[in-house]
Amino acid sequence: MKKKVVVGMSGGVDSSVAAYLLKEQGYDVIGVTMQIWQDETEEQKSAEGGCCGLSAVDDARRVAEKLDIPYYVMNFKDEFKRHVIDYFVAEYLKGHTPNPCIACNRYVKWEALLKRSLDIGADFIATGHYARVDRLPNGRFAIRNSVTAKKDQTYALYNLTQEQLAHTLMPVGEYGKDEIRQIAAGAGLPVANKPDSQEICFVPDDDYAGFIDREAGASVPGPGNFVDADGRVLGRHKGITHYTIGQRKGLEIAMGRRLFVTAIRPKTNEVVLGDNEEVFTDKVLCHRVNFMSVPDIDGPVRVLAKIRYNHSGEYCILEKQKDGKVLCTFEKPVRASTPGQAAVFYDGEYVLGGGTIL
RNA sequence: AGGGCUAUCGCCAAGCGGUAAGGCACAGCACUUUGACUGCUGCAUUCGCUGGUUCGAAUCCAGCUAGCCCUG
Repeated sequence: MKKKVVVGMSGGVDSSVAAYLLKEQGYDVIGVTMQIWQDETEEQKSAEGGCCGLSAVDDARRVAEKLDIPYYVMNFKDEFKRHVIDYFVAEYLKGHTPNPCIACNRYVKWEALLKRSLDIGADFIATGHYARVDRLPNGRFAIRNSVTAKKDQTYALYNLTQEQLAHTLMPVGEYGKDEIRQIAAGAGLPVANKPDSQEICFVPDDDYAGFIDREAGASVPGPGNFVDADGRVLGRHKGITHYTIGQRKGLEIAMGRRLFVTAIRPKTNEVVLGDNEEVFTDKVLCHRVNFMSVPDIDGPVRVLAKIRYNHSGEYCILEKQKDGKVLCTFEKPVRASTPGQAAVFYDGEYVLGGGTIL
């Protein structure tokens, strides 16, 4: 009997080709688009293409028809609101800089969608991520780099559990972006030339602070002081939700030299500014660590770590602390280690694990 | 209401008679499938105001205005 797989279809090229490839490979494919944010009444604004707009549904449906596979739209708004939006807002209010895509993957795509997929008798879920899933000799499942280093999305997937990975297929990871588009064109998929999506799907105008204002209203901290490392007041800021570590643009403060955000202090509502050199560090502490290619670490381990999604990576030594946190000591200082962002550890081509930066 | 100093792009600041540097900020674009970073491009026909000298002034002179400092 053919294995059944639910493909999360965003309406984009990648997930469309994922569905196509799996069907070619003999799976019993079901297409599903997750309704996670847009209200049916305001989908127009995502016409340019977000991951969850109505145009996305239209595109996904057309692809499903073309592939002759069953297609459904499932509502995950509650889960998305709770695990992604609320988390996103709460993190910013704490002066952190969250990565909503990681939370969405972990809790919405690979928890809610997987559960419902298993409930309807599926064996796997699949997505259009540029990554692969392998089972290692030690029996564990691990995310593996896409065949093309150019297009790699493993960073946002470090937080998946073994159980989730055991039911995951990522066929797109075997190809490069150009190949995927060629496959899409060759298969006659109507989305072959659709541009890649860019910003966070639920903040299409890219105005994070404005979004947080609308979501959190009065609880959003207002203007406060810009200070230097010595506590001297340099000026006024618009509210800590407008800033992230390492940021230079948008400070609207002219000190004659480039200034960068070196720290955010929610307690005193201060944003600390300093020179670029001050934003480098060789120590990064992580909590909520998820191990993937190994069950755990005991002694020090040398890995390549990325501290943001498009970081090229830097080698560091991992050491587990008594409290379960993991300390990364980098061989070369890294720039702008930012609380709320993820540090993802790589052992060769495989994701060893990752955690949230403190 | 005595004396001195200063007034150049949003901020800082070159210029010292020959036809407005630069930095910061800001904007746009590129890069980027979280926020950032980075790169590129743009950004005063005009130098507090009004006159004068000069072939020619932001640069010299006079008056005015504003701010700062000192003395009463």
